[in-house]
Amino acid sequence: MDEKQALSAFAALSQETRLRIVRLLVTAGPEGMPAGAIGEAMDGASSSRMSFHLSHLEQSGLVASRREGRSIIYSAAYPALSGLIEFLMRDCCQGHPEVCTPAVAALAACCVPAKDNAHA
Amino acid sequence: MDEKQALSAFAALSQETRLRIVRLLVTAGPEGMPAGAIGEAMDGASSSRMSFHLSHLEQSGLVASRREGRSIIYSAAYPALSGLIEFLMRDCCQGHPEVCTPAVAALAACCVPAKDNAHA
DNA sequence: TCAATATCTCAAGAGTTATTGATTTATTGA
DNA sequence: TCAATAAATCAATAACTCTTGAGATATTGA
Repeated sequence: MDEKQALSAFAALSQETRLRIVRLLVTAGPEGMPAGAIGEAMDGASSSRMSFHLSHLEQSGLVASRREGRSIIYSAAYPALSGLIEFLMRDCCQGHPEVCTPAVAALAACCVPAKDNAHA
Repeated sequence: MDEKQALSAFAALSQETRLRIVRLLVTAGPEGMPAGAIGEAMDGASSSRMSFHLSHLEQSGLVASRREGRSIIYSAAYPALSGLIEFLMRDCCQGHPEVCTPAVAALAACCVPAKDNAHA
């Protein structure tokens, strides 16, 4: 993740419809959802509008697509999301760990369900 | 951090000059830097251009300002940065911890300098 | 109070982004 | 092959963002 990719990812996430699409796809899991279903979830957005935003997200690397019959299935690109966080945090920590320590705590609380699998 | 604030923060971070300002201020530490010095670091950007971007960043909550004599000192709003990460991660984890586990690892490696000060 | 310094505000214009509606391409099943 | 379905593309336009340059405001020291 370099500056150019980060700028593109932030731009993608700065639009309401696209941010909602990303959140929807993240919760939908690795299997993803067909474009039509995503459009219905976005107050029935038109196909051209969905296509515009989905291709924007795909170009930014935050989502991936695959054809399945007549449908195109979109899914969250989890490593890209992690990479974006890494990019932000990498900058945050330059000499000032107090910035990201609360974020680490929040993440740890969220992702590690109170068990001692810290070696994962 | 709600959706509206996150959108504003992402929009702020999606512009090259502003992303660089945030990175500069984060590494500058809590004391911050005067607007003029930031402008010089941005290939000598004009005062009106700096003012535009700095006020954008301030409205998004990512930086704070205070007057000190003739200068206005800008500094990174560290809790807002943490909050943005939290917002992204909160969404990422809904049923899919595999998304943020790599990010947690990267953060932990970055912020905790291989000592056992985990109680900080 | 005056000049110098630091920064902000404002208006205009260029460039970019999002939406709409119409059309096109790809896939499937009859 | 034909009709139906799913999604992408295209052109036009509205809306927003960034930069520039001129001028205004706030602070300091002489």
